[in-house]
Amino acid sequence: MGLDKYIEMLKTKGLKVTQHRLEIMKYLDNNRTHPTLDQVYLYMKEKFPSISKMTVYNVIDSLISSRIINSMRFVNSTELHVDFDNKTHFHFVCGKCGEIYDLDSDLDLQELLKKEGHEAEDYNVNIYGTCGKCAKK
Amino acid sequence: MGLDKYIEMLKTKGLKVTQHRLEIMKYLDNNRTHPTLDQVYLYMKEKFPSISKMTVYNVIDSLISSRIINSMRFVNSTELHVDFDNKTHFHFVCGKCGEIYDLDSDLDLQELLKKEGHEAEDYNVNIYGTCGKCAKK
DNA sequence: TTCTTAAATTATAATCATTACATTATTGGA
DNA sequence: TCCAATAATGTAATGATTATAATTTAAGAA
Repeated sequence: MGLDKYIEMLKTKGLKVTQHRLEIMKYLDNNRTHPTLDQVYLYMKEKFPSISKMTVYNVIDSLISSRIINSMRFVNSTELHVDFDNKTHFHFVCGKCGEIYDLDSDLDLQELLKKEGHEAEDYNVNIYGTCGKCAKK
Repeated sequence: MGLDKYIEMLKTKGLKVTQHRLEIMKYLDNNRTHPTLDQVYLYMKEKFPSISKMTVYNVIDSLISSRIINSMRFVNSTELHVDFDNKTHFHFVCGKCGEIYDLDSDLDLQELLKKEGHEAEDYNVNIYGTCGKCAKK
């Protein structure tokens, strides 16, 4: 049922293929809403009622470490958010409705860092304000 | 002793002038190290041994709300970091030494958001990797 | 200067995300 | 199938933050 893609990704990274990992990957791939760990846990509990929250923490941790998924935090909460998309790093957080939007940008990171001598591995651009929808209300 | 600047800022924002607020503002102004609330608290405790940690939370909260200071979170910890500088929004976090560097950039936010219809109030660009110093070791 | 009140500070308890740790179960190669 | 490494589990502990209520203080008015 289309899990081959995820199995492939795990094997490439040298990670063991487990039901929990596959299900979380599928969920994140199909729900690009930057969910928190708790949201992932709630979803997983529906499918695997006996799953431990620690398993979600562990799965997310291994997926982040192997760079299969992205993670980010926003100023308005302490929770870690995750996203299957590891290309889009620009996020707009609406202070009114809380929705998190992905944004496209052609920011040239390497250019920015070269002169400082830093080596970038990852980055997040978090923008806060009022989204288009809420601005109209 | 040079506190006029901070008194002026507080009055402009309609905030009451208190010793704690002035001291925290002065500390943040002179220490552009993006400290956590706990670090601010530890400093304040030296000067005001009986100060409550809640006071630090409250002061920081009022300074952020009135846009006198900036705040940011990074993926590697849940703690809120603050900075007196409300112009520099680009930060480089070294995964080796943990140091947080400010970066200059001419990213045109408004341009980026215009086409989406969002209204930006603030933003943080957090870049993760290995800093120049650590890369040399 | 004193009075007044809204705002700031304090202290304590509660909550919520995350980490630590020890045990059991499972994956995937030999 | 067996074994070793890795993953999942459960519980307890930690650490940041929030909630709440009582006390104190700043700053404008009398």
